[in-house]
Amino acid sequence: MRRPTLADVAAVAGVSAKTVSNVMLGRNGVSEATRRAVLAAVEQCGYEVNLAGRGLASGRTGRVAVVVPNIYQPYFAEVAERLILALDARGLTAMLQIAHDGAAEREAVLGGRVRDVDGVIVCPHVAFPPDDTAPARPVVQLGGVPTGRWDCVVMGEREGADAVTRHLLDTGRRRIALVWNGAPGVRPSDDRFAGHLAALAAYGVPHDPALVAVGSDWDRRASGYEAMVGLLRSGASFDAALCINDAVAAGALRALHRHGVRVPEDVAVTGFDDTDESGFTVPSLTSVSPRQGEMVEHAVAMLLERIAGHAGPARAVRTGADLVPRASSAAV
Amino acid sequence: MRRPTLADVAAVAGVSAKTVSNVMLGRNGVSEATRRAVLAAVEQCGYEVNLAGRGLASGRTGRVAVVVPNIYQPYFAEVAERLILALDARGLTAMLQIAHDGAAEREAVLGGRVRDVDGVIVCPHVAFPPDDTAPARPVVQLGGVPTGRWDCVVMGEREGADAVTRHLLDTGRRRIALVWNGAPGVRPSDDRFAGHLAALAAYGVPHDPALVAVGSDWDRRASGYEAMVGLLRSGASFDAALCINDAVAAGALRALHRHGVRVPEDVAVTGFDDTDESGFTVPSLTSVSPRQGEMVEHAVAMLLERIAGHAGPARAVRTGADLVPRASSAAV
DNA sequence: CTGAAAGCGCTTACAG
DNA sequence: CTGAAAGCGCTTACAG
Repeated sequence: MRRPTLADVAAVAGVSAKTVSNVMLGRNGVSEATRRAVLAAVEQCGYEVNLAGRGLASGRTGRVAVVVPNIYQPYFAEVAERLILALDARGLTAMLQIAHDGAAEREAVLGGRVRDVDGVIVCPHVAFPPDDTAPARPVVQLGGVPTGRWDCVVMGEREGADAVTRHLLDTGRRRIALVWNGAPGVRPSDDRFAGHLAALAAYGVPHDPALVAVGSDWDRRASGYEAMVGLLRSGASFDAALCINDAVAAGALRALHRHGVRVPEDVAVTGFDDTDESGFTVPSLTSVSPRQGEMVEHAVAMLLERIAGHAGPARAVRTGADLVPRASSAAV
Repeated sequence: MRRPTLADVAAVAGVSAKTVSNVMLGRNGVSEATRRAVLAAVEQCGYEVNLAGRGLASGRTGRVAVVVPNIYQPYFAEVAERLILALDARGLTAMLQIAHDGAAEREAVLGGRVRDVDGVIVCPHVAFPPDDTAPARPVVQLGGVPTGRWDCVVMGEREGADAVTRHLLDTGRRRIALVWNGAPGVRPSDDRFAGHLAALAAYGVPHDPALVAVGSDWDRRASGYEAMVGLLRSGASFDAALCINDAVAAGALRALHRHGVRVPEDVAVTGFDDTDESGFTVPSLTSVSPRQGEMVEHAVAMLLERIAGHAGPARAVRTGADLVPRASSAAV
């Protein structure tokens, strides 16, 4: 059977196609009686609007691209799931895109295919490459470093790192190793690092560069494992390991276990993101919750405003972060 | 600036719109000289085909719905990521849909919105509800119980459960508890269960229903934790726990640790899915790899055939499963 | 091997 | 508050 069209519904309801369209779009200025007749006809025909037709006529697609580096990392999986559901609740369909590297990410945000969506929400890799190309559609960035080129939700990087560092200092740790994301061999310069330094300074504890393990591909458990093995082999002495995320911390926990280092007795370990896994490692993992629900709501709200036509300068909304202490950093 | 259209490109190339269309679609029957001229014009204009226009004219959308129960479970996240990339490699865009319950899943596969995609790949909940509605678009099911209503890739449920059970028996375990997915209180009837029973029978070891913990919402670590606590409290004695998936096994590991039960000395634990996490639990987790790459390739290939018009009866492709032994089930 | 016309199913100004 | 016409950007038969 042929799929019913607007014209079919209009014929059944005894009105013009435009009136049916007005009802489908929820426009006001339709008499209640007409509205009811149209809705009945829609029901009777089993009509569903054809998005290709609507898209062509209106220029709107009803779709939003959601770009994440991967979804094997629980953090991104959780954010992606929240974004999909939040967009869905507003009648928009998410097009989840996996951008494994910076080039794929750039293409997903600035490339030609972007014209087939109404807007883009991107969770960027460490740093979004500077660029002079203007995006074809509104873009909102979730996390990462704000660019000034588009709206951005900035998570509580600094506050979170500050809080977890203070927590370690408060519980007696003094030599805190960092397992960090960034260009290898380069001293980190991000907000989390700044928060960490600020907390150290407030306690009068010096920062030791020998205790920093930096790598650009450290977003898997295996990476954390390798980084921790490297730290242990370096002979550096430390009583805490502040890890860039939970996945890396899980790998670090395993490496410490393997080498007979006790957690938290010998070394405290902390993560970031407060993923589900953090409650189930052995020992359970102290982490920082970035208030994902809040971030997602802000991102979706800003994108909708842009799609609706808001044209002001790029905005930056900042959210907080909450320390979630668990066994891996208990005082000893 | 206005987005360039087919007509713009045609004007620049000095041909008709149809010829440009033929080139864009890779149709043969275009002279090499014309093809080159068109491609140059495309480049010059920065032309990208408008999917709404193509969709309306051709009836094809270039999109495939990928329906999964969630992506917080690493297994589904990994399958979804593989599907997205596999479809992308064939020029199709995935529309990832999260169907948290059976009703949402039914809507995603059989509902009206399905007309906006060319086909559907669904990773179903435990059992897809029987139904007499015909899907509006080709459907391929990945995992779960084949329905006979559409193409299905059946994972090595039986082989996997058989292999892991034999492994436990071979390493001296005799009282194997099951932490299983299913209707609460109902004896499981799925293929994995059958595989488990077959292995037990082959070794002449009786199955003890008192060692089966069944629940319908057991797909999170917390569920495995609770299930294992329940088993321990029941006073049942067991020397192994065969868990329905890695997430549940991770929760079970934690519960055993909490209660002072040693793994693998007192109890062996095994999971299913061979997720990344299984290599990093303490102790590392024996699991079963369902050969996800193979499954995804089969699913995408079958869907493409259907979209291309293949109309034969529902097919079922079976894949294998591989035991991945780790420390949690070491012989003692 | 290429063209001119029609039409996919909607919405958008323009009328009234 | 509603209608008739035009058009969004493409592909599909139909010609030649």
